[in-house]
Amino acid sequence: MPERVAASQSKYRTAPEVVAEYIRDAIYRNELRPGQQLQQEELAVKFGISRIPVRDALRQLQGEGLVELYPNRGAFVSNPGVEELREVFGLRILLEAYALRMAVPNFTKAELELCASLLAQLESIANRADWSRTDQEFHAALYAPCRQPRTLGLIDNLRGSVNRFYYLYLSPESYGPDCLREHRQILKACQKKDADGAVALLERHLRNALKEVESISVQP
Amino acid sequence: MPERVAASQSKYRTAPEVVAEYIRDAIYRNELRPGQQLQQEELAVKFGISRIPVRDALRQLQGEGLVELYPNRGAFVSNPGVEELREVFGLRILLEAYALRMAVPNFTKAELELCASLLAQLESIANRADWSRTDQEFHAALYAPCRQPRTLGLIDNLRGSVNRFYYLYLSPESYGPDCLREHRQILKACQKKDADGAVALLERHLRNALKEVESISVQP
DNA sequence: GCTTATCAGATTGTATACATGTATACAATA
DNA sequence: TATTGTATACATGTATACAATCTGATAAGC
Repeated sequence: MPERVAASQSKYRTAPEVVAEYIRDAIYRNELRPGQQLQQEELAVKFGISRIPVRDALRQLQGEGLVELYPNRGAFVSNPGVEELREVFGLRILLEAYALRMAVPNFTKAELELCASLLAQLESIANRADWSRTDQEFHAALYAPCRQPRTLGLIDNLRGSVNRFYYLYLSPESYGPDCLREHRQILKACQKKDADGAVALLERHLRNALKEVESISVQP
Repeated sequence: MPERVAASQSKYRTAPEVVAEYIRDAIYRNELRPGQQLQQEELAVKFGISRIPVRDALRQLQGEGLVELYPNRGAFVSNPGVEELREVFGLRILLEAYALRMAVPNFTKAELELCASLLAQLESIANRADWSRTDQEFHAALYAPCRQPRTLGLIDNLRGSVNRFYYLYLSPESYGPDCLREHRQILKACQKKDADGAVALLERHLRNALKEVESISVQP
């Protein structure tokens, strides 16, 4: 069997990877809206390739929960209902709290500085797309020190499949201030190695986010 | 967008589904061993189809974590190391406890009876493959009343990617009695609607399983 | 008027064929 | 002898071509 490293080492990227990344990013940015159909031929000509690698990419994204495939009917950007959003937020609270609790004792100085720098970036961001990406990176940096790749992957998945709803309707003005304050508090607790405090703050942070998403999801 | 039901409604199964299910099952049964290569052509002729739907199936299984794909080199049955096994067991304890706690208050009479019947089946099973499947079904039946499809899917994934190691080396004689006793205790707690008790027993049950897997994983 | 059949058009699913990348064995060299 | 280079065989990646299925609009029936 090949070394596990091989997958990450490969410098040149395969066509399905490129396509998958494009679609994933477009979904995160809400350029592709929930429920929208993804046509194989359209994507194929866009990238100047045939439909086969496009199909591979769509399968991949199905595994990540971003796309739903219906045999003979096509691929659609996943469009979870309020019930599913609640469920995913429940899982996120569970898993992100779990990861953060394990992360807190492991933070290196460099990792704390990375979080601080991402937080500083967030303070000065106006447009929605950049906010979304940086917010994602900040949270990823918070959990990374738990050193559990599979756990981090799961969290990334869950965040990816619901966060776009958070960014879709809310303007930075409306959620920015509260969100930033919560981020600052969480980071401060991490710096003090206060795992219980950090986890409690994170849970409140996520519950607030869920409330926002629920309020916009009922009347779209 | 098609109704969500459509996916489960489709009575006739597509070729990739059939192939994926075969491979999945073979991995669960340890007919396909960790690290073993899966060749497209071989699978294609086995099912009398071309390599395209086989590739689809492999992509799907990659998403489920059962198979790892290396570009231009092939597909291999995933072969997690002890570190990863520990990590997955940690996630299992977290998620299965979460699901069981939500499930306990929801159990219907029929659901309790299903658990009891699966447990009875387990008592009288000798061969390893049947034990594995029924054990899986018993646990699934325990968590099902939480009524959270995505959570149940995640648990199924995690169980699938590590349980084969549990069944691989241990004989029913060695782990059967303890395991059965623990199952009986958990079910009894569910019948008494004792969520805390059931969760505590389940966590001990899983920690025992992890210990077994660790002890066999270090000297394979 | 409403429901059910029917039939193009479009889209996906799959087979075949070819291109590209990888692994093994063997020869050449230090 | 060990190491590097090369040739060959083999497996995977992708394009093209064709078959199967779905969608939507129109027409027939009640």
